[in-house]
Amino acid sequence: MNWTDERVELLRKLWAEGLSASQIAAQLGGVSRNAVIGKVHRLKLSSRGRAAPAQARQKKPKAAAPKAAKPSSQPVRSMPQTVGATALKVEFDAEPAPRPVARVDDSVILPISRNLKLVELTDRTCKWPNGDPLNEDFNFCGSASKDGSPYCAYHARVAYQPVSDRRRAR
DNA sequence: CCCTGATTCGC
DNA sequence: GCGAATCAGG
Repeated sequence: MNWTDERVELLRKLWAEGLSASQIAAQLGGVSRNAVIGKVHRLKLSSRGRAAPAQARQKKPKAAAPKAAKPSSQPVRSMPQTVGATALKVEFDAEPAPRPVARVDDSVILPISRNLKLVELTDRTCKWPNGDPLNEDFNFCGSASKDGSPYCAYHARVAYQPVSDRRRAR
């Protein structure tokens, strides 16, 4: 794939929005995350406000000439690498008498959806669908799934609800 | 192991 | 200019 003006523009946009190189590569299609990163550097984009961790690549003489270093690191303020905006509030149950028979461990909490596009899913991202497949904003949870499960811990629980644990919706 | 971005260098 | 290979770090 060529770096057409449109694709470069989209790259700039997504990069500015804080998407990772791999996610951008997935959306652009036809390119690897390395290609995206390489292009980002060539375009002299980077920083992105501040998402990059404390990294100081120092290089390793792979076969020849080593070179300069890469110093500078201005004290930048925090950076919102957030993708979701859902805020969950923990409700404290001040009730002195909790359900004596209630079971169903609610140890698994609702993850913040990454709202990934179908093409961004990998073997280990939650494939719980969000929204209407016919709608534009249709997406998938995308949270990390464990051990080959198609869903994250939360959605796996929802998907495989034990019959005995069914509770009535309030 | 998964992921992230950074850098080098042959093409 | 491009991006795979490689690296360091989380």
